[in-house]
Amino acid sequence: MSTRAQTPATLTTRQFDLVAKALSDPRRMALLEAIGSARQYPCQRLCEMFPVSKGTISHHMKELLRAELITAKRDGQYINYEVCRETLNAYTNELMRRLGGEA
Amino acid sequence: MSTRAQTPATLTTRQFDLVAKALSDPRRMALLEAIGSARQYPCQRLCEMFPVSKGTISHHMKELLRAELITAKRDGQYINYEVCRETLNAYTNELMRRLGGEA
DNA sequence: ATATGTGTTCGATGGTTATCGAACTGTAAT
DNA sequence: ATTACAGTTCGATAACCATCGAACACATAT
Repeated sequence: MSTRAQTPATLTTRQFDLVAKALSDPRRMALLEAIGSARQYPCQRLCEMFPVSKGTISHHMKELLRAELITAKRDGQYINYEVCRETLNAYTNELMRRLGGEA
Repeated sequence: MSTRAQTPATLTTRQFDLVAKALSDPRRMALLEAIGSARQYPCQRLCEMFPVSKGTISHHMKELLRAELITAKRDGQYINYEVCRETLNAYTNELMRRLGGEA
């Protein structure tokens, strides 16, 4: 009960909206899933497995970053993305809190 | 562990997308919260507490119904809405399942 | 320096959608 | 039947957004 330092139980209204928006596009959700399926994911790989341009991928990554659903780390010329599960948990928590979910 | 009969662990891809989309608009989310805050909620009340027209409210209700996030029951000239928490739970479950959440 | 490969930015475009207002339907009264 | 209230539907409009392609910036080589 001491390893994880800061896990916010709730999100700001702004971030809540950003997360909901980020999750609402099926393609972006698929990208997030792909990232989640591995520890790290270079952007180039994503370009290869989805029929969209580099520009579009970059745009989606920016949105996911804005929502803090992923983190990015530069590794040479690559950028590795990782799913930020704290944000995801905070989002579902907030969802339940707002809708009076007792579970 | 026997009272609840049918709580689907997952959603169809289609419904998952519909739910995510439905939750992504702040106004619609606010409407859902309002509905969740009381047992029943007539549409007219919603029109009064949000600065939007009847038509818009009706439109949002239709989207929430399509996602099966609410149910509607006619009571005379009124229509009462109720939050469908099974769908909400199924959505968060599916979200966690897709993103490899171990929690 | 030049070349190559990775990612970003930007303008344009087409599709989606939140919104209004007005016409319409439906329900319940008098 | 008509009046009044509740909700839906529809056309129009404006804002938003996913997408592309091209130009750019950045990193790593040779």
